[in-house]
Amino acid sequence: MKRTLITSALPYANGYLHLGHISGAYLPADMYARFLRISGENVLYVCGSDEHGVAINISAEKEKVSPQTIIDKYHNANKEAFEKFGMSFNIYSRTSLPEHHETAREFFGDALKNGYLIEKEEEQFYDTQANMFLPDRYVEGICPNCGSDKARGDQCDSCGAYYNQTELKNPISIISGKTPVVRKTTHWYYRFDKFQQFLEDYISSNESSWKDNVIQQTRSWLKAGMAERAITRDLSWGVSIDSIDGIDKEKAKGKVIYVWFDAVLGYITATKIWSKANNQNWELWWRDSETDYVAFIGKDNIVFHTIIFPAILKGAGNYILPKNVPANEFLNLEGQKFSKSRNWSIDLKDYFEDFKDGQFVDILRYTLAMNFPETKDSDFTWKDFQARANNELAAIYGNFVNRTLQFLHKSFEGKVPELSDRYKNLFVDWKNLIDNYSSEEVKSKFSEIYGENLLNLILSLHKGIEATSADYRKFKLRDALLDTMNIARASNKYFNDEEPWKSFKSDKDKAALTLNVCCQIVRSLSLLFAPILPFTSEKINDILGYKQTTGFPSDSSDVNYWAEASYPKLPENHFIKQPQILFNRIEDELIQNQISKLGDKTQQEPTPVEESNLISIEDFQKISLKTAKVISAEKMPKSKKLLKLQIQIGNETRQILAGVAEYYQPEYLIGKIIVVVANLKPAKLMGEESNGMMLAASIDGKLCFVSPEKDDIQDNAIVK
RNA sequence: GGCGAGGUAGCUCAGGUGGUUAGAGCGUCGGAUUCAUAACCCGAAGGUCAGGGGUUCAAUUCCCCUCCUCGCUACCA
Repeated sequence: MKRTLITSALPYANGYLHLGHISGAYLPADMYARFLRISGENVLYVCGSDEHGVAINISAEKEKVSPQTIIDKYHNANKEAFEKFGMSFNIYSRTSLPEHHETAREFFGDALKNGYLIEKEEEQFYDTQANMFLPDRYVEGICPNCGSDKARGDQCDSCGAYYNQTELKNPISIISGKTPVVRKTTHWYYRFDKFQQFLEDYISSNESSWKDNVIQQTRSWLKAGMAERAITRDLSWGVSIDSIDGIDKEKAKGKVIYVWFDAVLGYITATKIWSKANNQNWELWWRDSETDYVAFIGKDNIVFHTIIFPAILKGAGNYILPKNVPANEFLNLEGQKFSKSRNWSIDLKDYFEDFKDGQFVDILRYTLAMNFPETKDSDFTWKDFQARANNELAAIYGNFVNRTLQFLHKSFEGKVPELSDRYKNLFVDWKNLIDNYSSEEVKSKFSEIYGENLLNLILSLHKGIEATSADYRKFKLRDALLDTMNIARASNKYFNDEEPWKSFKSDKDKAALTLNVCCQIVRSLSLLFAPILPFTSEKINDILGYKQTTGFPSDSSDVNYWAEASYPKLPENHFIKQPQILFNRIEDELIQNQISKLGDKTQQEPTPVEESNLISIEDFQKISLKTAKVISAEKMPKSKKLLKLQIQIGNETRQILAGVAEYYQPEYLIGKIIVVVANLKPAKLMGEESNGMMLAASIDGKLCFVSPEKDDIQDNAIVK
């Protein structure tokens, strides 16, 4: 039997999930998983928290707690948010579990055995205060190539040069602010270069079914050529490689597996844990050719799932590879990127706090899905959220359900109307019509009895279902939703065209038919909307008194209920409860509140500044400001204003001229920490060279130099 | 800097191996209706498909350049 394994990128347990994450890798996967389950397929949907990596160390240090505290906090918060959001994971696991450490170590050991790991000794910066080796991102210094002082460990942002970390001049640990020392360390490199041909073949074989952006991005990497990459780090937090067979004990000390090797394996661990709990063999999901593996991710994660992970799996041997990697692009918020630091974000947990009523979960799911960044970055706006909720969910779907059930209770005592003799064969004729809808004869015969309106409705329903099914399988989830909503539109049209409020007086049998049909359609819509509106579907099913799946793992089966949505199911005289409003209209005020929360202070109207006076951050970064210690100071001969200063920046001494003689005695300045523009073009003033500029604040004839507020900061600190 | 993606109606987005009238939803305007959450249904208006150049009988679609946005490169979907 065919199985589908579905994964969503493991969220990093160092922050809260926001709407961007949800729209990228989680909601699409959930819709897909629910759709397949409703269609009677065997689905395993796994996810979990990614809980290793240096960023978690750093957060822990910053908050002065253990890494475990950090990951517990975010793992629990994100897990809870997912639950409230209706994610239908079979399991939501985490990579800090012992089972995962085992899995990761096993992969590491196998890679070693299979000759895909290579040991290399190298020199790396070590922060003696923080007691740790410094990954590239955590060292800054002066670029050996262009002299920019914003260069990172292994690459310079301003000139783009690559170099060895140890070539960096004046390196500073961004953790402690101290100068790191160089120490020798051993790391293990994965031989990705051995998989070049294999990966090229793999990508080519999927060319036709994968999204274009995924293929292109992957190709671009392959074109550059695969290289060995280190898969270990010197860190205290992560999966230790201690006492793995074939590894020197001493060398393995303090080494952990690099997160991007470890994180993707979390999918496998989660599967193992789930399988154990459910008495299944996990290998069915990862080693059986009857299993299709689909990995949902955001665009930043593409190569990890199209190159790195496949290479790891191949290196371990006997694993299936992703059959598809339907990566989404990114979601923007009101025209700008999500940014936690600028408070330009909507965290899932905050949304739940502000929108407590259950219907808002589905409203969010719907509005996000209608605007998935499937082919390019898309934009979430609160106005759009309101418009879709009011004009589509409430006005079309909600209204159809409501008008049907209201009418049913007003005119038919809340029971699915009995069909008169003329319409007695409805269920049989309905099915016959679907089975033979290309036959003009069948159609005209059906139309003769039941009317053209019903003919059109059933065809819209059936063709709509086929369209949605195809959409889901092609990962065109926005289209799937649109096609679903179009069925609701057709339903409203049917109700309108039939005018049961009139026929109830003139032709009661016809009105009974119309309402009977509308009840059937409500039941179908409840099923078809379940992947995106699971809570609403549950509510409707309850009102209908008709139990049916919403694609949650617990009500999986091998029946293709999706296809069965084409047919009527509710028997005559079946009692239906009083309707309730499914989606309340969202008022402007609610939306305004949300908009004004964005960006906090920056929300205030920015003071208009002449645009030509504004500089970009890049402009500012061109200026290198540093603290310096004044070693000596003397008056410039024949000058009223200038002092000649010798200053020290780190181990460098240089001379600068400062126009502060009218305000400071030279002796006073000696030993003081000042701020200088370190990369000012040297200039000659009165025959003396000045290599920089001392910063001073002045107003109304007063002047004083700028200095760090505490003596903690001595010379050679970056000012920004 | 290098590589990749994108710039299409007022808004959010589809589409396009070059060929008569470029699509959807929403918004706007008009009509019809009252069972229903001032909802539904019908109809209309709206686009030199970022800008410039080139190839061609023909370009929004192919090529080049420019501008803008984004991702990767560098473990945040």
